[in-house]
Amino acid sequence: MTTPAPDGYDPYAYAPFAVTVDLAVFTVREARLHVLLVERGQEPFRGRWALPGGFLLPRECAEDAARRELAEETGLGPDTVGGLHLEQLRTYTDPDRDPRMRVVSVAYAALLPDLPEPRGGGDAASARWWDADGAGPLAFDHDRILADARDRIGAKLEYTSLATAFCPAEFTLGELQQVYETVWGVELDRPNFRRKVLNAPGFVEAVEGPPRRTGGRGKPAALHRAGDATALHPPLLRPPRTDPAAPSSATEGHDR
Amino acid sequence: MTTPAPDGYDPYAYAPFAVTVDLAVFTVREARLHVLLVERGQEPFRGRWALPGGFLLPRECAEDAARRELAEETGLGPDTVGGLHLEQLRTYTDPDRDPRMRVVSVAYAALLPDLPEPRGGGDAASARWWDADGAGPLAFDHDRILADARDRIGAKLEYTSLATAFCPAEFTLGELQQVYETVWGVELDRPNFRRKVLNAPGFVEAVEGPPRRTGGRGKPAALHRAGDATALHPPLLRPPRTDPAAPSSATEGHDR
DNA sequence: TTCTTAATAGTCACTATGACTATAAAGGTT
DNA sequence: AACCTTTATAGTCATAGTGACTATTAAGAA
Repeated sequence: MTTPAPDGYDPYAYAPFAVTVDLAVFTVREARLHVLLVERGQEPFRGRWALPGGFLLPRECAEDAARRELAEETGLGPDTVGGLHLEQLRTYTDPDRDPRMRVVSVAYAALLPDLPEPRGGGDAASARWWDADGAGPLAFDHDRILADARDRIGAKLEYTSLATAFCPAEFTLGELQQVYETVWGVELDRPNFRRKVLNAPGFVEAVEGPPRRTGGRGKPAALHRAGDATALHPPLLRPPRTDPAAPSSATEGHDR
Repeated sequence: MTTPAPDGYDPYAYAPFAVTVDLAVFTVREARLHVLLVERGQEPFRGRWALPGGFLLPRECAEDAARRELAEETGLGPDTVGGLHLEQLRTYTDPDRDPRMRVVSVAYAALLPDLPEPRGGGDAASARWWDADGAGPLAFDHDRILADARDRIGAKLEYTSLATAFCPAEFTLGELQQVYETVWGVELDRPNFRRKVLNAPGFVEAVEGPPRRTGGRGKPAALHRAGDATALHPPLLRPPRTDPAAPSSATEGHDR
């Protein structure tokens, strides 16, 4: 039996499921990883916070649905959302993940620079950024989705230029380093970080006419923008866990 | 709006979808990557080959469905299939991917050692191994799924011990190297490969009492079995593409 | 025996890296 | 104005990992 339904059968005979997308939208503010959450206004899990998301429209693919929901929750224009990097994480299919009905959910991760006031103007009662560590128990299996999303993002910083998605169009290497340190939860040596970033071709490119960023306390930093590379050669490897007994949060052991 | 359905609504009002799993089951035989395909006996795509797969049962998660289908197609016992490494790849949601109805499909990859006669005894009219390169145009979007699966497997060989899943319980380093060369489509230097494998703690462990494999023409090789590590430190990096103008098969924009 | 094949051991130059030290350029303090 | 603090940037050095090799060993085949 292959993917499609046998012919001539009523589709409803084949266990119809509801299909949704869930989004783990991240940003880095004040050296902390933040995630966009919405408060549930109804049962089940009334009053609990959850990842934004929603149903696929009848003729919509999951990525389009994710962009649509993201625009609704963040109030970002469709142009902004359209160019955004959306990464499909995995799909959650536990039959009991929603107590009311059978729902399978395709999870996506999105990365945003720190926006002035990015909270929602959509249909969510309330939406706000939460410190990703302080995000209490979420509705449904969203704790698990969030953990998976953090694992994936952390891993992809190693061998892709994804980190620049957390930064504004022009940024300093210090800001980029801050992204790495925040997502990985480690401190990095500044000269070494700098050397590695500049040695990875296409990761960042210097902004010309030596303008420099104001505001800070120390020596002004040169500005950079994202280069055209997506893969990093050589990769920026995460320092190995010094912690002796730390069961890594197992991105992908089993479906839940 | 969050993942679950609004309350008190008829679930059928929310665009019911059929949900399936599709499996890219790989093995290495005669230094070629092979994939398990089934022939379609009905329209659409009658006579075309397709990835094995099928519908989720009403109270079954996708991974269970994948194992069930895998057992049906390969004739492997549930015990064998139960211990197998199944990797969720991604989910395909294009509204037009099945011309008859709306079907979203969760794709999995599975790796098997070369089995004596692994072709199906299940409900598929005919199932057989195909050279992964020669697999003609497949039904539905299965060419794309297959390509994505190959990309993912190739990438995971770099930083996980996944390659041992292609090998029998005891294997030589030459056989393991053959797996890497076949999946990556490159030739590797034998002494260097050996050094890297043995330097990655927990990748393989030597089988004791120096038995050696018979049959071959050269010096007998020591036997090894898979170690307990899943992640490789340091990783076994793929040699960089020397090909100047080769648009890498680009799984998913940023992926990998 | 000799040839061929494959496994295994070892060498060597080069690259990337972690851990540093040093200098430069800004604001703040006294 | 003379310092201190802070941050950016430049450079050093020992070491691990790697690619490209050469050499040796142990089997079957000619």
